Amino acid sequence: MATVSKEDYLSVIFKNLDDKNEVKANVIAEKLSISNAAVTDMLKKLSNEDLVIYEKYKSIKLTENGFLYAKNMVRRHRIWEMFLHQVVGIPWDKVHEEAEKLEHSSSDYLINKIEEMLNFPEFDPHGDPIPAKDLKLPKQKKSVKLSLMKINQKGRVVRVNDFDNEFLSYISKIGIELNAKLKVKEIREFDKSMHILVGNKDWNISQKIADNIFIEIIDKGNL
Amino acid sequence: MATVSKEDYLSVIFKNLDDKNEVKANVIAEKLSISNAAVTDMLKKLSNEDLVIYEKYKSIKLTENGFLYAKNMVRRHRIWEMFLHQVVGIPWDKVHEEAEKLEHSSSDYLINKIEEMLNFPEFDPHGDPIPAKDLKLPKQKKSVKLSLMKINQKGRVVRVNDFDNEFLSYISKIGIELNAKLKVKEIREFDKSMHILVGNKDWNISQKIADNIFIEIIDKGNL
DNA sequence: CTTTTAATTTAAGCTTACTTAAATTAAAAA
DNA sequence: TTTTTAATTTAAGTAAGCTTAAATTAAAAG
Ligand SMILES: [Mn+2]
Ligand SMILES: [Mn+2]
Ligand SMILES: [Mn+2]
Ligand SMILES: [Mn+2]
Repeated sequence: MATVSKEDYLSVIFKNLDDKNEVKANVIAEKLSISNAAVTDMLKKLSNEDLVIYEKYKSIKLTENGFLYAKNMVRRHRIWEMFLHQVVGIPWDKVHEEAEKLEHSSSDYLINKIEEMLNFPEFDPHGDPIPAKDLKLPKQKKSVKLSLMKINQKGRVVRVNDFDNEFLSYISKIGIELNAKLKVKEIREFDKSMHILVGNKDWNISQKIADNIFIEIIDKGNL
Repeated sequence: MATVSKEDYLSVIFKNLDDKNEVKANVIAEKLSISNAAVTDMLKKLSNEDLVIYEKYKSIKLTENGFLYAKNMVRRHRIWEMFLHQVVGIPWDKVHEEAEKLEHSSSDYLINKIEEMLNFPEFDPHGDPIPAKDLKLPKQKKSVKLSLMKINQKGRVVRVNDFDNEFLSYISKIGIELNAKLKVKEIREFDKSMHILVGNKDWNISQKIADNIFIEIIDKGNL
């Protein structure tokens, strides 16, 4: 049976799959802020329901079913975010928190209605891809971490990590939003902090901030 | 702490208060489709949290706190219904079910935003009053059960009971919606079924249907 | 006033989803 | 290869929210 907890486990697993499509139990516990013991417990249950592949001491994989379920959760989450942002006018940094609850409390019927109303968006307010009704993911633009950009490079914000309110609220305040253009003016080797230009304003941001912002580089051809 | 269960208990208690502002444990169990034993259990917990007044073998009352909490739940529920109906375009007979879940998964912040967007509606899609932010209830129009109307009386639908999908879907199909005008053409004493005119169409409805529709009588002065 | 019936409570038990502490296993370092 | 460390599992226990069955109490009927 589907419960709020199980749904959150599946989402977290899906979002943290590595290059081998696996996650460590470890990571799940950390992301959900619960003990490792609780994770072991739940993984056995999810395994019984054919949602994850669980073998003692090994990394976790999703089954076919688990993949579908997880992708549908991500779909629900991101459609809610888009709706809250675009239709209700909830700011960028508050939609994630609300969607984290709403995703468990809405029928597929409702999600489909909302999606239709939004005219089938491909990306959520943070630039993350929204799985379509058939659960296929739209292709994402190639992007690099802002922290990896070089001096004088220019780019466009195409995605930001959405898991920390304070981070989102802060970058919002310095003018960083989806599609915002920026330029790297200086990089201090000492702490890897950066001086960037957003619009016509200068800001100094830490490496940790820059690590969570993803940029599509604008090269000369694009100017 | 507030959980989905507790919130549903409070809503059910509030909606079923009698003239003395009391409910029997009995009624709660029935409305929530759970055992009486479970209700006793939960009432003790709610009492410890100063939400209900519980004394062995006596009817249940709400405390001041309980009243406020319950009214806020009703507010959330009805604002969601209105939003789903008006903004998302979900039909009359499906909004209740969705709102029953969403009411537990939305912050007051979000509810207030939605209310604002709807321009502070006073009644939900079923004609039930929506508590305002200060939890005051708007005054309702005087109304009578359709089943109590007399032959040749005319009226306007001002409220319908919203707890049964099939009922709502059916009356929707025969043209009964909020503010619809109708006239009683015949009443069969045998089973109290009625012949009514809705718009320009005739329908025969059972007493049970007519019991759940509330009408503002239109007397000659109003024609 | 006594009996019957209906409502309510108690008792015992279950599942879900957690916790902490201790034990085990696997992986990394020496 | 052995040792150390880190990840994982097991064990025991808790709280929430249910269940059924049995016991108790209050209210209604006689
Ligand atoms: Mn969630
Ligand atoms: Mn997002
Ligand atoms: Mn509910
Ligand atoms: Mn309603």
